[in-house]
Amino acid sequence: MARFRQIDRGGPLPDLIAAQIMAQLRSGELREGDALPTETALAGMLGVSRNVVREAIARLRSDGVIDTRQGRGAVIRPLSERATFRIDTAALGSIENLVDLFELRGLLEIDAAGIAARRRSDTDLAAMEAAIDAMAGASEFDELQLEADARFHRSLGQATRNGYLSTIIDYLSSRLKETTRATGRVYTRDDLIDVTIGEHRRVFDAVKSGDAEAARAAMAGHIRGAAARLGVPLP
Amino acid sequence: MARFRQIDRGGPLPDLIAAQIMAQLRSGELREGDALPTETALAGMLGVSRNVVREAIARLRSDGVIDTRQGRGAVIRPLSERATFRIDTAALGSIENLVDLFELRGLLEIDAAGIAARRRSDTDLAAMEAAIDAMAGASEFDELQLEADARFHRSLGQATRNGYLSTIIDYLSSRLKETTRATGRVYTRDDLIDVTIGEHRRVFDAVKSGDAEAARAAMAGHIRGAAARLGVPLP
DNA sequence: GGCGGGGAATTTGTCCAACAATCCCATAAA
DNA sequence: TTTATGGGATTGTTGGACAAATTCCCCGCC
Repeated sequence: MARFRQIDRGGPLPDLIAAQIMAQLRSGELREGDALPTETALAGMLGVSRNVVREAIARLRSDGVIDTRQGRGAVIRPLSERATFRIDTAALGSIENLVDLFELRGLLEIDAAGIAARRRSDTDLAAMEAAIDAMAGASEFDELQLEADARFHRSLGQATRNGYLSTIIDYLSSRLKETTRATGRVYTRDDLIDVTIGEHRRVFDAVKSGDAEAARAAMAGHIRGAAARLGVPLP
Repeated sequence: MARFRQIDRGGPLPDLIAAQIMAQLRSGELREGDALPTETALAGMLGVSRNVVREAIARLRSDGVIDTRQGRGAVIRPLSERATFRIDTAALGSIENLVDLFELRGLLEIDAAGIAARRRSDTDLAAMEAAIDAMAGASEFDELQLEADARFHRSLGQATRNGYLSTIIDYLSSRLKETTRATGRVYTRDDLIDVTIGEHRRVFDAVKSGDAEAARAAMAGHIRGAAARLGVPLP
């Protein structure tokens, strides 16, 4: 049976407990179908109150990791039934994971560009163009330009008319931005002014003209360029 | 200020509360930067104990929806900082959402097929072929064949050597399977025996030969075929 | 011996009360 | 004006209690 170590207060207790259980799951110490110890037992093992354990359990349940029923206990659900897709920020410390995430985002953005070229409305085009203008108009390389950049990509996502596609792109982008910022990978001013805006405009022109293949190619170029500027080695 | 209605016991209380807050977020009643009422106040308004409210709050926090700090309260974080990508099963009741999800899964599988054609190892090929054989060998159209089908797609995902890509494909597939099963959309036996196995084998052959474009085309054909057989109208 | 019923034990769900830790802000002091 | 400082507000954690649902065993009955 899986062991449960005493917890060291290094943050909210429920988070630590949930993380510990997830770790035991990954390591195979706990497996699909296994029953968790009772809440009271866990509380005793971990040296915390039952309420704290309950919050951790509740979180795992809401993620679809476990299934709890009154009187029966908590059992681990099949991995395929997880209710959420979650990217662990800590895992992005490794360059391999960062590359993988970058690749995934790139694939989706390229697909999105192709679809947007076919479905975009005039409103979408206006939003994208406004974002490009904001990038070009900003006097300095600052947070405003980064925001305009994000706004361009979000507008393009919305132009696909596929809520899931645009949502997942937003999600991946935000995770990526967070880590690139954390690891000190930043654009220089010249990069953005001279190159990035041009790349965005090429994507925009292709989407506007309705040429899906050109839009995909332009976006692929943009992604490759962004990766190169950030020093992320794409395969 | 947002109102909080009394809750009617129709399931675990914390789930209902979290759902209510998420609904207020979607409707715009609560917006980025807004502060939630205090836990005690919420407990009073909802007619439940503070403990229950805490579990709901904890769930929202772990999803990155809100940010809580001791002594300060809970505020709603920017939408871009959500920590999870979650597909609400209830939302898939609408055909539009189902189509969107199907399209997204298709895009990713097609990309994955192309990448797998370039990176697959002999082990990957063996796993994929074993899955196809299991499909062909099964005497009846039953759960075993569906499992073999899923195993083929999972093997293909793993052949991309991109953990995020294969994970998200798995996740989307499981959500999709759950809803197609729930809505009574099922394959008939002839479909699977005569057509589906052939589609899978075409994908496999292309991946084995290392032809990325052929693999993409074969997977696109498979996705279109699957959608047609399920009655999902792809754009 | 097998079978069904009933009750006890187990376990999660909910509630309540209290204290600790932290933050915010107003007030007072330099 | 700026800096302490104190108190109120709010989340974090604890402990205990009871309700509701499930499981399991034991007992009586056939």
